[in-house]
Amino acid sequence: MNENIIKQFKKGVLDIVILKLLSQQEMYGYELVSELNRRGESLNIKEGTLYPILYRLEDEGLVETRWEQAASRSKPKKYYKVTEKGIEAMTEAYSQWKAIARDITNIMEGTP
Amino acid sequence: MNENIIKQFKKGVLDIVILKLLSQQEMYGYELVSELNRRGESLNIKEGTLYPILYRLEDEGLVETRWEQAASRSKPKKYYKVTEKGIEAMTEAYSQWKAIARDITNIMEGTP
DNA sequence: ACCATATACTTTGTATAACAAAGTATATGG
DNA sequence: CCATATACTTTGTTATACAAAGTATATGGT
Repeated sequence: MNENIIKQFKKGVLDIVILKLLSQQEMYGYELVSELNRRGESLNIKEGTLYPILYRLEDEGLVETRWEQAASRSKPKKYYKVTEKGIEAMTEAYSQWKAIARDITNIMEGTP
Repeated sequence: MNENIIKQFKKGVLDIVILKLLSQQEMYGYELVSELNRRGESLNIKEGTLYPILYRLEDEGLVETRWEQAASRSKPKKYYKVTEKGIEAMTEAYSQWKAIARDITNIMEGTP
């Protein structure tokens, strides 16, 4: 139980925070990485972590993509936004997470 | 992202709640299962989940075991208690979890 | 006494996720 | 011109929760 415990703690929760950020603003992958790193130091992720998550969310129909070319002859970027289904999945999953977080807090903090 | 998301949310956190419960009271495995199921519905686990965790925690020196025979000719039970090292690991890991939980809450609840 | 159920522990195999590490390609600033 | 940043992708590794099954003893009800 070293620092790789952090890797375990992140499992599953990255999905919901990514969906949340994408529900507030359409973003492309690389942008999401920096946004996540800015928003919470403990949720830092690398590209090799984010992109597979995005592909999975897309396969599940929770996000939609769109290639956009900023300027002509510039390299297009792949923009992600959340679908209706994605909002529902995120809401449901977050509710589950809150229940677990509450139980953990109860056990760790008090009521022995 | 179905109900198996719950399985992901549990990753890592079971360690810390198990260590916490064992720090409050020495227990044997089967007892821990029912205690956990009683304490937080969302943290329900089966024996096949708990025992491997206990073996791992023991390998890491975070818990110690002791076989105790309740009555003569009764089947002995394997009691677990936390070591000093276990307390430290739990405290550290819980602190990490709180940091992540805080970041998640910030992203999910507010400050857009 | 019998037997279904509960207790208690163990093992095997599976699915999934985060990550490291590397690669590809374009854009940009000094 | 070229090192660095941007942007996306892929492969292989490791760790964990879980289902499912098995073993063995204990116990309560009829």
